[in-house]
Amino acid sequence: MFELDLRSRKPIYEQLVDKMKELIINEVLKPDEQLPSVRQMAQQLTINPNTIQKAYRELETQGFIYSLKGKGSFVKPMETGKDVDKILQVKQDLEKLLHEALYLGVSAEELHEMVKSLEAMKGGHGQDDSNDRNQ
Amino acid sequence: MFELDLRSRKPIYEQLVDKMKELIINEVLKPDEQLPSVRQMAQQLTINPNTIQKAYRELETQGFIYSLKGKGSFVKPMETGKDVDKILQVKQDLEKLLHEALYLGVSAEELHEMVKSLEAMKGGHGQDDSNDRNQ
Amino acid sequence: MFELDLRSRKPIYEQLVDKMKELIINEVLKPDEQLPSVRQMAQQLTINPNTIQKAYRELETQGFIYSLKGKGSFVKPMETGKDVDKILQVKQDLEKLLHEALYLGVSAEELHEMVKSLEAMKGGHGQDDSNDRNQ
Amino acid sequence: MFELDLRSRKPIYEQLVDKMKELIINEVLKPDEQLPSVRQMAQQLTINPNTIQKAYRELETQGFIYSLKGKGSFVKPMETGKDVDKILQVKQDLEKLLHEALYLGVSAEELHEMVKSLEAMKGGHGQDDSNDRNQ
DNA sequence: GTGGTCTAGACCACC
DNA sequence: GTGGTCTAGACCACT
Repeated sequence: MFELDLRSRKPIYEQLVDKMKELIINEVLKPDEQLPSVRQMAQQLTINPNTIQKAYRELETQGFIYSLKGKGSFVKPMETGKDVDKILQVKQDLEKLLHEALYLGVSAEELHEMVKSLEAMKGGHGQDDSNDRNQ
Repeated sequence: MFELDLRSRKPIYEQLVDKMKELIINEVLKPDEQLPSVRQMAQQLTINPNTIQKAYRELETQGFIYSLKGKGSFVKPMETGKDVDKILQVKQDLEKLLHEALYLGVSAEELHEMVKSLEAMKGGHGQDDSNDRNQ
Repeated sequence: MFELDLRSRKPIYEQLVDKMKELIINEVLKPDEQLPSVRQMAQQLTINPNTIQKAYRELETQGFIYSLKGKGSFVKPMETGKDVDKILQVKQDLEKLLHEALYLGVSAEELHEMVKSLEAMKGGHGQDDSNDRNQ
Repeated sequence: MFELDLRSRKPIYEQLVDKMKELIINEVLKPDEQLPSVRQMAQQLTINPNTIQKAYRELETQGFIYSLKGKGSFVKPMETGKDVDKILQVKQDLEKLLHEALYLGVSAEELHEMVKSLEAMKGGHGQDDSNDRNQ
């Protein structure tokens, strides 16, 4: 399901959170779909169940999944445009990064292209890019 | 000059690096402009000189400043488009964030607007947005 | 384990970095092998732990080792041929040195021999040559 | 005549030494040819004469030039194969670098090619490669 | 004055 | 136990 880098400086649970977010964002995991149980996941990835737990908890507080006692964890359907705080955060982060990109010499055209192509494939599958920068 | 959060989980020197990078990217600090000396900065922020040094050194290895023994530290002028690795990294990070923004309901138009306005004010001053998310 | 020259103009931590790099390149230290802990090394060399840390950190940013909080530091396995920048650097340095060697009267045959014998013993142990020239 | 990087961590006089060595090795500067006087050079590069002096002194101790009181400095003709110490040093440095190159995944064939092409153009002009690695 | 190295010792988070 | 951050203070080389 995933490829985790056990040697990365980024904690494993954070890597897990990122990967799961990607799957949810790219709608590989559909709204209200049930996630693998903590134990299943732990076994499959040969990783400590506590680590999985931590990742799930983080995903819940970030609003990407919800958990029902005794039933399991599920993908939380997005209420488009309602999550003001998160949107604000993402926008701030984006501004910072876009600024840096421009500073580094990336052209505005290129950035527009990125937006376009990403929008086009919205709902499709994302590619696996292992980002290790914010470790 | 800065506001540092001494209680944050993000190390002080990292906060410093981020702030300085912003100032450089937004060209508040101009190319070849001299930075406050390690000791000045330490005094002003009531922080140990070693911590400032660590930040300056990190900025140097990241290619944002250069230091001359006995003279001081200075903003390194960008060689536009030459820094292949950094550009690649930023692009990967951008893709991820743009994807997330679209998922959250930010419209493509809005993203295009962001690029435009940032490009317009390229060379101008940026606003101070204190991002402490990845702490 | 090492011989460090505390009087050399080359900083101790840099000497350490160089020695460690040699051990890693010569595969005396195998991939994913655990390095002596910061404190162990400090005690053994009667050197301040901070100095060891600085060396380890430098090795990490140079991509030769990776460190896991609470676990230790380890030799980073090379992803052969992936490190474009470093390869370019080494090639430039090599060209310079080869040029100088030819100028000094070293025959091309001799240089070919060096390459051959080094390639033959690839994976074997290298000899310790303490180069202190650029100090 | 040269391009010096005043921002580099490598001292200016060292950069000068390197550039001069290149010119001598590539026989752009012929044996027994007179070098520009310290004052000329200082004026041309708008650099302190003391810095030039230091570079010339270094070149002399390294055996690349000789100075005659009241006359000037000149390129020292190489006595091919006689400079045992320097040859040994270069060989050791080469071994280290070749080892590193192989470790990074550069093929032995490629290294042989480098030797061949350099030997072919022996006596020709070298290309300007700004190496900042051993600062 | 400047950046840079080093030591000594404290503290934290993670495992 | 581990790596990592931070402080306090000393010393060096270079301008």
